[in-house]
Amino acid sequence: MSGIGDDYVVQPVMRALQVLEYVTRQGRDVTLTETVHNVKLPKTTVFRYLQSLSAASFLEYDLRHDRYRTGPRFRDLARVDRDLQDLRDHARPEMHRLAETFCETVNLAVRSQGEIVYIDIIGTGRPVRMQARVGHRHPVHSTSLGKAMAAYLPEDAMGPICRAPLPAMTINTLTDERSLRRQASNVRRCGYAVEIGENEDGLMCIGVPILDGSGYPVAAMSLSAPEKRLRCRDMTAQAAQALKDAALRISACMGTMPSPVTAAPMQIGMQA
Amino acid sequence: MSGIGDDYVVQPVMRALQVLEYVTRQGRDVTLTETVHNVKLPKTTVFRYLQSLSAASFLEYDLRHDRYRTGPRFRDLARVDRDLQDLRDHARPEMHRLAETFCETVNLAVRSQGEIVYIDIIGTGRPVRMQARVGHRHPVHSTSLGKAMAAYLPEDAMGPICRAPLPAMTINTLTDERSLRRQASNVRRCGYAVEIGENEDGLMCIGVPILDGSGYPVAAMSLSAPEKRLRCRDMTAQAAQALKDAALRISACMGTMPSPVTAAPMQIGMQA
DNA sequence: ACGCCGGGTTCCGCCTGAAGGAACAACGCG
DNA sequence: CGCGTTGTTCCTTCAGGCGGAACCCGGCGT
Repeated sequence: MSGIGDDYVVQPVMRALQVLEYVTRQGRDVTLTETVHNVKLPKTTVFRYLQSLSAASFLEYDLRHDRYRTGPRFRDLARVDRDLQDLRDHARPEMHRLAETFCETVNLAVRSQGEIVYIDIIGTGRPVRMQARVGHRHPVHSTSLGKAMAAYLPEDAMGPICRAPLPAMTINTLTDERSLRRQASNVRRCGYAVEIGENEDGLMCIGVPILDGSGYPVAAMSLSAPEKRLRCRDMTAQAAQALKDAALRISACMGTMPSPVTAAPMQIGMQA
Repeated sequence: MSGIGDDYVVQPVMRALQVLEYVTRQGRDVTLTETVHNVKLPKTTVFRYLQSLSAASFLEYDLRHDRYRTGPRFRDLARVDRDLQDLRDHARPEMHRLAETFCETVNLAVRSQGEIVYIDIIGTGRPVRMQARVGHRHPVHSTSLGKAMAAYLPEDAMGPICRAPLPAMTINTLTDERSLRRQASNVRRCGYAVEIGENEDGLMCIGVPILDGSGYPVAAMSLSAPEKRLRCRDMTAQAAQALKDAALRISACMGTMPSPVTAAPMQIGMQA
């Protein structure tokens, strides 16, 4: 099919999605032939798609009854997406309020592969910003965001972070496990983390964790500003408190299910 | 790649899913090149997958910033799946209890394309059953399940059902809009629907709706048995009450979000 | 202003590997 | 004990997926 001009669309993908959609919408185990009848595609083709989708765990194959159903990877992905979306949606207004109150940049980040990734940033109008951008990564140990999360991580996740290389981003970066751990216990006591020029010279951050129902740090939020502006005791305490309050409100409206630590990345094939 | 013996796996499908997964797990808008760096595939290929996934609305393309993010169709599907799963999980124990109490078959069904579809059935041990099977369909108007749901449907969904052909499954089947509507208002008054030999001779059903937070009938549950066993007044009332109670409990623990009526089926391609 | 650069899109020829008809096998049912 | 239904495998064909490379475009630095 397809004469000229159709987009850059790959048919197998489209059709497989169609099959995925059909199966999932049924909400019950379906058979090959039933699927064939409903998505108008030849049997062999549907068979292959069902197999492929199952191999990727987007579907699950019930060998016992020869049926297919929605698979764990799909569910997992759906959940991750929902959680992340929830997070951003609930964090946004709080971040705006903070940014406005303090007139400084507010960051939202999650952990991923031993680093933190910015997933949202509310900047101030001001020009002077050697600021991160959404999607950028930074080490855990050199940012208040990372430290805020790390402090609430179980030991088995904390250990690898401390023992990894630990690059020095600036002269102030703490690179030894000892100081890091001391800081962590400090964070647990105060409920927030501070970082002064450890990630970038002249820049200071105050970060707080966002915990899920089970106390796991799913994300962190921080206020960042030039060191000079934030340095004074009073300012720091004030900002920290505001951040903590906001984080608490965000935590409160997020799914309270204990988020199972995200599974391993998908395998693409399985040749012998 | 792939010599012999690999399974019936279609590569484009696997790889596109990989791309989908990557994008979704980021929880933020991603660019083509970023994706290319992370899933190890050639640029052109990833581009095509992103396009395809976007065409299917599993992703969404932000033209303004040239970024991709999770799409509405994926979200919709995820939600449907979750709701359905919730439904079954919560309904199961109640159904078992009912089946045990009354020693009769208990059915769970949803509406789909103007018919009802059985999504779960708890049979009794007894042999004599001209019972439906999971996945089977029946008309709305000839089953207590259908009637229970129809009674709580808004008029614009009710109308089409009443005016459609309305096949007579047995001599008892009501096939005129008038009676159907009268029954519906009855159901609304009592909270349950009864059907006696209207779908299958000698078989009687009592059905109750399962409503979501906004009062929309997302499913229905019924007790079905040979007419003679269920006929007596007392029995019917008793069963109806038990069903209503159970349905209420199920409704209570399900997502209370007003489920947006499921969108139109996915288009597969878009040739000129 | 200009040219470089990085990122997105398009082109094109190769050839894989997806497609799908048909044969085959495995049940389950009568 | 066969028939029908459903799942699996085989095989041939050739569409169309692939991916390198060229191209385009907008932003940035000089």
